[in-house]
Amino acid sequence: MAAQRKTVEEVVKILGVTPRTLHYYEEMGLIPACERTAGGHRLYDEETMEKLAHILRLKEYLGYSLHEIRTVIDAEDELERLRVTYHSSVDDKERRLALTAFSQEVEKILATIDDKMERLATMRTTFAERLGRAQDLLAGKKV
Amino acid sequence: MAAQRKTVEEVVKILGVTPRTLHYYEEMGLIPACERTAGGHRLYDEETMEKLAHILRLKEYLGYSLHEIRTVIDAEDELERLRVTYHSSVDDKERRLALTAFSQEVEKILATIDDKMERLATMRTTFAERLGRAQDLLAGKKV
DNA sequence: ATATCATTTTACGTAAGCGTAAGGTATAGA
DNA sequence: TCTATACCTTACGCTTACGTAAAATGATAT
Repeated sequence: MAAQRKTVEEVVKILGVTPRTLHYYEEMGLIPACERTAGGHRLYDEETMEKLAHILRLKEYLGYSLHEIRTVIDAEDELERLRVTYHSSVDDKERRLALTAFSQEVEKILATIDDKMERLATMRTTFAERLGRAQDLLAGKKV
Repeated sequence: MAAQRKTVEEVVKILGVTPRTLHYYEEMGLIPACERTAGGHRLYDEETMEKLAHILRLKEYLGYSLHEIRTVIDAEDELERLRVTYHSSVDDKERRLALTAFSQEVEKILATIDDKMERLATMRTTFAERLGRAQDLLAGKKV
């Protein structure tokens, strides 16, 4: 059961991006250079697909720039790198540093999310009220 | 008690934008050409301040482009225009059209907000879990 | 009155995030 | 094998949303 690799065509269909975007993210180092066919066509594995989805969420829902996203990804990658390497006491200091950096990044993200959710809730209330009034008027109610 | 007019300096301090942004929004027709001093310096009234805050919210928290924001504002302005004009039965058809257009815009916005809030909630959970695990590791817990 | 700082218009510049065209190669289906 | 797409790299182009510089004028404090 070899992991399913996806062609560019499949990826763009699933994620709603263009090939150019995939190339660009690869150029920027946001995703690793992926596997290729004998002829040089790209094949995306599941891990990269998840990274892409992760990037697109950070971009779309948190409004992060690709630069900010790289900062996040770097912290995540560093943590992962240390997770899979040999766990010696020598690594330990480095590991705590990575964990701390990662935690700080995630805390920033959580703060951003909380702030956004709060603002969105306020806006929702405001717009819902305005919609209600407009619909009352449409229904012919005296207001 | 004449309404307080604000200078550019005050506006940029309050809203956290630059003078260029104010000029640009005026150029784009997002805000009306405001009052001037005898010498031509701009003075912003409260109504425009609120419009600006409105624009910045749509931009920052919904990620709307200035073009999309204009669509929203146009619907709002059209509604307001009809609200303050003479309410004849001749206006009535036009008025219902404006109300419908406005309602549709607001419904779109509400859908956007609900979608965003849902996605943010999901992301929050994911990141909170990851933060928890990182902090457990930092605390020396076996995981 | 004068120095200082804020603001004006005009207009070219810029960064991010891709779009797009060109010219050539791969892959898949009949 | 042939044909129709899909994909490759390279590289210049483009849009949005302002930034920034210049040269002149207005506002304000002393």
